Amino acid sequence: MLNYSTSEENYIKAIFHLQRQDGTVTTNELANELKTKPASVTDMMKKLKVKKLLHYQPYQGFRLSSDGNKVALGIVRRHRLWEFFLAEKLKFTWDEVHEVAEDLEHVSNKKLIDKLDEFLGFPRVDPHGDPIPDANGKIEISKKICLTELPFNTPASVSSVSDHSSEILELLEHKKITIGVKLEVKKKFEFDNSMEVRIGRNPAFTISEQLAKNIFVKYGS
Amino acid sequence: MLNYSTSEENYIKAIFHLQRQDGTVTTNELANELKTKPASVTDMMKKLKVKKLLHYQPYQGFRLSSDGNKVALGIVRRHRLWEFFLAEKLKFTWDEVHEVAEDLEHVSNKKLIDKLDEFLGFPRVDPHGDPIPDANGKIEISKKICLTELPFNTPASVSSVSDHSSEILELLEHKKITIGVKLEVKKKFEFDNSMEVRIGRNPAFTISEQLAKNIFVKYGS
DNA sequence: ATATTTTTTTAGGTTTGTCTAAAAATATTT
DNA sequence: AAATATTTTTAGACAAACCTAAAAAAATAT
Repeated sequence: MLNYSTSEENYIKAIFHLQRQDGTVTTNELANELKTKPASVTDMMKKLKVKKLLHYQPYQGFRLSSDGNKVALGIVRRHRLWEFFLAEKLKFTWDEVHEVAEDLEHVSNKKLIDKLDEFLGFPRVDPHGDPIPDANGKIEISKKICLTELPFNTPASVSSVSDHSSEILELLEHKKITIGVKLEVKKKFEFDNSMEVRIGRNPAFTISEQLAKNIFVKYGS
Repeated sequence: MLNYSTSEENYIKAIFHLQRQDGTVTTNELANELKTKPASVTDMMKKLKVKKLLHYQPYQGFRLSSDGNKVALGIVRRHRLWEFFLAEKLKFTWDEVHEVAEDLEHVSNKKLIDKLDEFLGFPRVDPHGDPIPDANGKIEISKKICLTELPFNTPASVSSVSDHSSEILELLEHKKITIGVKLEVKKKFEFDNSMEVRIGRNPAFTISEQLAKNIFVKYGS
């Protein structure tokens, strides 16, 4: 596999993540995401098209090609493995890992990453619960739902949290909600959409709609 | 401390290492070391002079300033900590670590490096026996001598090896010579300058002049 | 001391990735 | 459907880091 510049990798990764929501990505979305100018995006899109990493016709938005997708999965793999390493081995807190991993992810030595993976015990999810692609780029897409959609009294386990800020981390730590924790929804209040949640046999507690919207769960234990 | 580009860091590091031998570094030496052209070196020297990282008058060669030295020690610290990590934790062999560390060393997040240092148990030397600067840039300069200079029957321990190739590694592994091993020189042969060396109470064995020249030792156990 | 060789610097050009300002294409209103 | 607004692209510049070829300075040889 060829090597790409840090800049190219950042564009590819951004398209990969924005695609998840949309399917196709626009110039402005990408400029906004990367804190750059639309003109710079157009320049880079032309380059990536020549390298066959994306499908792009002027004014039509863009989508990663299958080659582009493979490259993106490699970057995501590196990013999430480093995040896991930083949290697990170096004891960084949740909200600190992303920034450091942004730099480490661009060191693209296959042997390094595969040995790191092995050293870490082949983790399947990063500290936020997002899945880590394996050495072949295979990624577990678990059908997870938002906590707001979980029916009453249905066992589920927390699989990821979409906000990665230190503020949400503080709240989650206080409420002892971590990735993998099993919980059930006991009650919902129409007034403010807050809900009562119970972990194991402990007393139920309240969480706000705002928090619930950022928590994703898988059915079952 | 300010941030420098990968390219700037590579120049600073190269000057740091070449200075050890010479005191002052020339344009051609640096171009040769970095596999670049003399004209490119001159360009960069002007930039680094403006940034007050080195002393430089046209045609006079260059030396790092004290600021430049601090920056260099930071780079060397990162490089050697990553080398230690790669060898110790990821089980890379000796000759593989350098290349990977060349990339990792440019991720210059102070907290990352200090936490890595702690995780590794504050190692004092890298896998080749070269000293690792501490968080304040302090580096242990042990008075080590070449094995060819070691008098007969004088206990000494291997402190570093100057060649980092896989070929020398193979030979050293076969002869069970590793960093820290205690040995004595028992005999030398004028004919080819080969010598007999003994480790502990094991039978003495022969090593060539070529090998001895690359092994450095400290007096005592 | 002068001529020759070597080293270093300057001058000018290239590529990558960015930018601003203007033009062109597309979307939205009226 | 025409006018207006928004989005996207093009045109032209700029900085970083490199290059080649030529000029200048320093070192070496005669």
